[in-house]
Amino acid sequence: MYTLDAIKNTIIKAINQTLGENKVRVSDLVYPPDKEMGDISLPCFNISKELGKTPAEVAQSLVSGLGSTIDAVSSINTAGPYLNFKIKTTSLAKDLIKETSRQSHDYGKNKSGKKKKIMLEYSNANTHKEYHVGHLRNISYGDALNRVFTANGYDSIPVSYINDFGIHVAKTLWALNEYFKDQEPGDNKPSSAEATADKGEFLAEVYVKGAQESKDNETAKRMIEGMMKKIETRKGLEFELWQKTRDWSIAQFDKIYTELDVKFEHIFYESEYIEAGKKLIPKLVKKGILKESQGAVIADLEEFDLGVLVVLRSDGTATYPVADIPLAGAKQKKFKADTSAYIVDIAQSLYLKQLFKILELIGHKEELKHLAYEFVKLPGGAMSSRTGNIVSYEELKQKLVNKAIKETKERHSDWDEEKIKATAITLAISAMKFEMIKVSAKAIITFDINKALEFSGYTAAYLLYTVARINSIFKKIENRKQKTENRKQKTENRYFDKLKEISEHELLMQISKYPEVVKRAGEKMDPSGISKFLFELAQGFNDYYHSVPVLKAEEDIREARLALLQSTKTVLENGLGLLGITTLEEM
RNA sequence: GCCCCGGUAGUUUAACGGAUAAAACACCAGCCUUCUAAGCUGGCUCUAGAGGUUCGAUUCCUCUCCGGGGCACCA
Repeated sequence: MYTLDAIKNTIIKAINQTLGENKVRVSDLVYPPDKEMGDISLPCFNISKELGKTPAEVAQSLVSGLGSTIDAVSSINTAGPYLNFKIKTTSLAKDLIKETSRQSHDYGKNKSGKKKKIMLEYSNANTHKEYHVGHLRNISYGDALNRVFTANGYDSIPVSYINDFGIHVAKTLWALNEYFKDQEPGDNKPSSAEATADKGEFLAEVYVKGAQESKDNETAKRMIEGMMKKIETRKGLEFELWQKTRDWSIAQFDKIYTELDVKFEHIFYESEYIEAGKKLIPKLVKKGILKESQGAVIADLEEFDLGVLVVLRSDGTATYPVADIPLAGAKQKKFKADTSAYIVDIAQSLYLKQLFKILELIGHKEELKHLAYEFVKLPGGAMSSRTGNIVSYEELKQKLVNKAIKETKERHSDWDEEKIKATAITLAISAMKFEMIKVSAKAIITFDINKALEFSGYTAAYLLYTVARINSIFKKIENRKQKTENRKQKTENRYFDKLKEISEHELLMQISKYPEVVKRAGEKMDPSGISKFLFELAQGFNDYYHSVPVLKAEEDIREARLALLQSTKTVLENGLGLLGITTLEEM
């Protein structure tokens, strides 16, 4: 049990003993809005009703009843109906610093998931199309959730589903042949596309042309449909072109996943399931789960208040569920999860409800969940690849890297190019993820690239900078001592009496709350609380950093402060780790 | 028309039904011979409206207004 939990339990036990029966629980405790009031508080409204006294009277009587019986508590006060506890800095420091030192990278984890298997599907990108900041939000959120679930004791399985076979592919390939082909038939020399460094991005550009033409030009539209049919035959030149270009996109995705340090246990592709889905449809019609209507095949879900879902259009072409239904079966067969969660933007809520209902009717027993998040728009309105009103992943990354290089150079004229670049890339990747995670999943992100390029305030850079400052102090202390021996965090009791500053007490309290934050992020399925917590912790530390010297303090105090710094660093690193962000030694 | 999400400071966002609604950005005024100024300190300004439930509502319920999204063959 974590230090703060243990303290809360002791407090609750003492209160219940004083009352003579179990009237309060740990979950009744709150944190006072003002730190002056205390560290932990019990609102006495509920028990006052049962006791037939006013809340203020109950609080008063508890103060005298409790006396000074609780070891970890230094003082108990009332503020009207609130019973406020102040925790002894020394005992908090003693338990907490030992705990963070011993558990290190495991500090904050818990077992509430009880090994329950949860499969998370995210980063559902389309091949032959742009990878933009909308996808970045999906993958950052999904990856953070995967890490959060794991930290909460779940057996979390990250998977991805790539849409590589829709009509958008035909649009791209048709436009590629029509407008971007500079080879003669049978010519083996590479096309200009193959000469470009980033073929995946090149395809995105081709897609825009294809999408435009299919909208404005009837002939083009028909030719694109013809292209789709040819690809579906799975042989011939068009199919080979599909294979080749599909690989370009997949290579681009792999590169992005590597950059973002995102790993999947398995990646599923639509092209692997679409045929199985088409074969499945007549069987589902026979079972009465699907039916023919107006020439199309639909799922009539009116009786469940879910409207109607078209599965096969009247021209025989497939819609999403055709592949999604067999995919769900394949996912279950492969991983046998208790819960299968789909991290998909909120606009598709209805579709996912419909899909889940169909899967349920087919006999799926796993819990099906839609983890919805709002979309990313630009200050000028919604993103649209057709109008070109998008911010691509690559564009954002490049701008961030350039900015970070400039900022880093200004501060470290002695660093070589390589070190500057490596630092800048870590900063850029961290900023990209953090900007996507720091707001709740339910908030629409109005993505302003100028704000994303900001390195001060509530940003990843601020957090990394805070860690770098701590590292810098440790580096100085190591230089001062023998370089040979590895410094260890001092956890002897005699040091903890030395932590007497209010800012030290507050820092300890913040650190002690971290495990609760991790748990809550798992329960709410939203990692944004972690980013907010980390920012506040960093603020608390920076405040401390400015108010109190570490290296120049007298030896015992210095050791105690160094231990506190180490604990702060552990929490910052662990928390950032849950967001998929790695820290920098210096910056 | 029905359904879903939102409406909080000039802007972007926080706030398990708890105390005086909080940060960041922007703007103004300060702080580098204490450990990295990518930092710190101070100032300015907020719950769309009306009811209800509650000891207590930004939070829960109802209605209205304003954004955004979704509702059978566009992905």
